[in-house]
Amino acid sequence: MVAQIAQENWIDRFMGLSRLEPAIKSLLVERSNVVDMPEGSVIFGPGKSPENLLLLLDGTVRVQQISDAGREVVLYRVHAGESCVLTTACLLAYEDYSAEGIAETPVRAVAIPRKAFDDLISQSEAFRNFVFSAYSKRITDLFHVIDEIAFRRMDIRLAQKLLELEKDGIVKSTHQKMAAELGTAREVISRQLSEFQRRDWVVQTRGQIELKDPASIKKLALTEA
Amino acid sequence: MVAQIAQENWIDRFMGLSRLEPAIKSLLVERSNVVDMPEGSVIFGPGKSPENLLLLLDGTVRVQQISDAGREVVLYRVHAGESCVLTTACLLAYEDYSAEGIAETPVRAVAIPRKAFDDLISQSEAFRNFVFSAYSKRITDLFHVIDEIAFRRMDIRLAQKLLELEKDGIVKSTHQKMAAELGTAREVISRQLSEFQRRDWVVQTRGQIELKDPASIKKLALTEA
DNA sequence: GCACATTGTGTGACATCGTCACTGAAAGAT
DNA sequence: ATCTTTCAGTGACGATGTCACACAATGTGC
Repeated sequence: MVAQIAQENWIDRFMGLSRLEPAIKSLLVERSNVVDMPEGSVIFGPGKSPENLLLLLDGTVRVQQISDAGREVVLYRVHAGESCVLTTACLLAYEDYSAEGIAETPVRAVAIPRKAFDDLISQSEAFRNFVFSAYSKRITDLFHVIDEIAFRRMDIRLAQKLLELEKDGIVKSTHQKMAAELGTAREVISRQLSEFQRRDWVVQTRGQIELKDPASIKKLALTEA
Repeated sequence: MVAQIAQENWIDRFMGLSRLEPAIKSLLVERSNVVDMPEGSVIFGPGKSPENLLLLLDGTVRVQQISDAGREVVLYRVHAGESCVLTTACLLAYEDYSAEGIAETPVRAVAIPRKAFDDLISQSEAFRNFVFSAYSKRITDLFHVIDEIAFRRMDIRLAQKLLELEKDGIVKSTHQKMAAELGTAREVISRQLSEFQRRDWVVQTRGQIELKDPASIKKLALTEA
């Protein structure tokens, strides 16, 4: 029964869906289902186009680009309360992306099948707004990534990323993964982190970075030029 | 009368619209209108959200990001036969972008007002496919831009851009504008072009670059690593 | 025509970042 | 305990970005 209640109440977790017409709400609940996926699952990827539009209830999905040269760049993350709209184009237009989405944590999500998605788009103005707003946010994110990669200094970007990924003062990640986050080479990260460590801002151990002086890191992260 | 015929036949110019249901086609024609805009017009920009979805009949629109630091990067171009879907999010969800769209040439386009767009999305599956496919293409373009900026060598990217912008062997552009195309600094372009000129690949004059040896340029452009 | 401002280009010096070729350290596997 | 795999550190060097200029080409007003 608890599960039942949960299934009917998840809509409130999504800003923009609460405004849905009541009839549409029940249609959405009826024709979707809650799914769980373990950490590390490939949600979608080249040659693995998604069957459903996902609305994340718990966990995060990392969306990354796989370059020709075998290098990776993290494009953005989908968090709880957000939808993975990148996949909608696949749902309706059967397009194939060079990007892939990976569950960074165990993920619980609402899966809306292709047909149901199409019907919802067709029938509800509020749902259309929801989808196009989400699109808009993602595209803005991509604009931001381009800007950062092209013009921002590495040390500033690294400081920002450390704060973004930090949890209880700890960032669990290898230098290689941090490099992928920022679209650069591992050596660059190693050097920058050594410098941060020299300043006693961080303490490094294998596979993890402990933030010792978040205030200073934040100050650098907020540097304008 | 000629204008009348033109107004009814433009649909055929758009791949993906030809499959529209006949009733939808006439609805589209009735509720949209053909507009002309002079070269240099700002189609949309920060604080200037568009009123219409544009389908380009003639000309090209350059979409560029204006960075905080006052620098610009060209994100992509919309050509004849394509639609400026970036604006759809503005149409439905009233979002504001930090990007702007500028007519690079005199532009003739079909303008679909917000309400008509919403109705079309709602009523026609084929139209939905058209819109989401277009979205998909743009997002893929952005992925590509990120990849290029992050990992590709400058000389290769410049060679590609020269071939892309060339017309009758001439690229009409300043070093500054080329820098914006590639998200880099003017000096870098100046140096690379000097090198190309030293190799007798190009001849530079103020505001224009003449391609003397397109074969060699193409060879460089196709370099893998 | 000339003086002037504006815009585009060239260049050297230097800082930052990316690449290559390594080394050695840390954790897991047998 | 040894081996293997994964991570991290480093020096050298080339590529790119930044800064501070000088200078050339074009347009403008007179």
